[in-house]
Amino acid sequence: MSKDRIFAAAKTVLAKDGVSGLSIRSVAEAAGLSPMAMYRHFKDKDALLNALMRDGFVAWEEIARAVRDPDPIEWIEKGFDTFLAFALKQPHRFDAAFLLPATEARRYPDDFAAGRSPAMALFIARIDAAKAQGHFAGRTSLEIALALAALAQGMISMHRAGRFASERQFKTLYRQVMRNTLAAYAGNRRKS
Amino acid sequence: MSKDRIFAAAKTVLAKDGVSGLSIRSVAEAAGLSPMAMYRHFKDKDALLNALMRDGFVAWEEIARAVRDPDPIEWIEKGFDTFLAFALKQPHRFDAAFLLPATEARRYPDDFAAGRSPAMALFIARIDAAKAQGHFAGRTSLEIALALAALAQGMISMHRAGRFASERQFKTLYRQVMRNTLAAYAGNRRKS
DNA sequence: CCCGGGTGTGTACAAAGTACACTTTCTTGT
DNA sequence: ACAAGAAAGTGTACTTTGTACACACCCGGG
Repeated sequence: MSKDRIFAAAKTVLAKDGVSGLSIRSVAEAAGLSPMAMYRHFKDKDALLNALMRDGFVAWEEIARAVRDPDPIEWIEKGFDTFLAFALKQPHRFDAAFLLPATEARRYPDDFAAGRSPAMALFIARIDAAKAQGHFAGRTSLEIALALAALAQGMISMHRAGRFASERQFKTLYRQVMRNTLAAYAGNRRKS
Repeated sequence: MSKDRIFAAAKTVLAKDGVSGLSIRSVAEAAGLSPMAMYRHFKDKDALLNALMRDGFVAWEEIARAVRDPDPIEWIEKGFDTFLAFALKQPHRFDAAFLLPATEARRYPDDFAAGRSPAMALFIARIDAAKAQGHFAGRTSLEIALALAALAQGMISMHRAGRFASERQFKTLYRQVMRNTLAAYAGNRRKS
C-alpha cells in the first residue's frame, strides 16, 4: 500500500465526512488497513491534516490557473466567482485548505504564506496588469491582493459559521460585496 | 452550584486552554463538579460552546460600544484597531465568537446573523453618519459594513491559520489593509 | 413526615489517538 | 538463490473524551 493510495482514501473520507469526520481509523478503514499502519506513512493525525491542507491549496491553485480572461479586471471577477464555486462545491476541501487553525505541528510553510503562494502570484500579476491600464493607483499590489483574498475568505468563513440566513442570500451578498470592493479599489477607469 | 458559576468556570477554561482544550470534564473539574453534573445545565458540549460563542459576541459588542469618536470615519478606524486588539488579547474568546464552525446544534440565531447584530448596528449607524458627510456614495450601508467586517475577520482568520510570518507583520498589514480599504470605500471627501 | 423534582454522583461504554511489541514482506548484496 | 535487514502491517492496550443510565441526596410543601 503506497502512501498515495492512503492519501487518496483520506481525500475521499474528507470529501464525504469533512474534517470533523476524518479520523485515523476511518481513513485506515477506507484504505483497507489497520489503524496503526497509518503511522508508517504519516507521523500523526496532524501530519495527515497538513497534507490535506496542502492538497486543497494546490487544488485551488490549479483551478485558479484555469481561469482565463484577457481583461485583468474581468479575470479578477471571474476568479472571485471561481473561488466561491470552489468553496461551495468542495466545502470540506476548502475548510482543510483555508480554515483549519494552525497547530504546533501544522503550520503554513513559507511558500504558502499569505502573498507568497502561487495562487496569490497569479492574482498579483493580474493586479499589476490592471495597474498598467490605470487602475489601482497608489497601493502595492500585495496589499490589494491580500485585502481582496482576505475579504473573500472572510465572507465564506462567515457563511460557514452560519451567519447568513441562506446560501442564496450569501451568494448574492458575496458577489455584491466582491464587486463593490473591487470597484472601490480599482478606480473608475474601468472599461474606458 | 448555579449555572452561572459553571459558565464562569467554562470561560476561565476557555481563556486558558482555548476551544480545543475545553472539555466537559475540564470545565466540570474547574467548577468542582463531577462531569455528569454538567448535563443538568447544558444539554451537551455543543450547547456549552454555543453559550460561549454568544458570550464572546456580547463581549465584543460591549467593547465596540465603548469606542468613542465624534468623527464617524475616525470611529470606524478606531473600531478596526479595537477589533484587532480584542482578537489578540482574547484569542480564544475571539475564536469561540467568530471562528467556530456552525454545527447542527449550534447555529447563529437570527439576531446574530451578519448585519443584524448590535455590534453591526453600531457600525452601520456610523457609516450612515459618514454618508451624511458625503462619504460612501452609491452603496448600501449594510454592504459596506459587511465588506469591512468580513475583511477584518478574514485577515484575522488568516493570521490564526498561521499565514503570516509573524504577529508583527500581521499587525502592520492588517492596519494597512483596513485603512486602504476604508479609504477606497469612503471616497476622497475625507476631512474636507 | 414524606415525597417529588431538581441536582449531583459513580459506573460504564464507545470513539478516537497512539505507544509498544511483534510478524510479515520486500529488497538487496553476494 | 538466499540470508539479512529494512519497510510495512497487525493486535493489544492505554488514554482522553462525550455521554447514557441508574441511583442518591436534598429541600420545600402537602
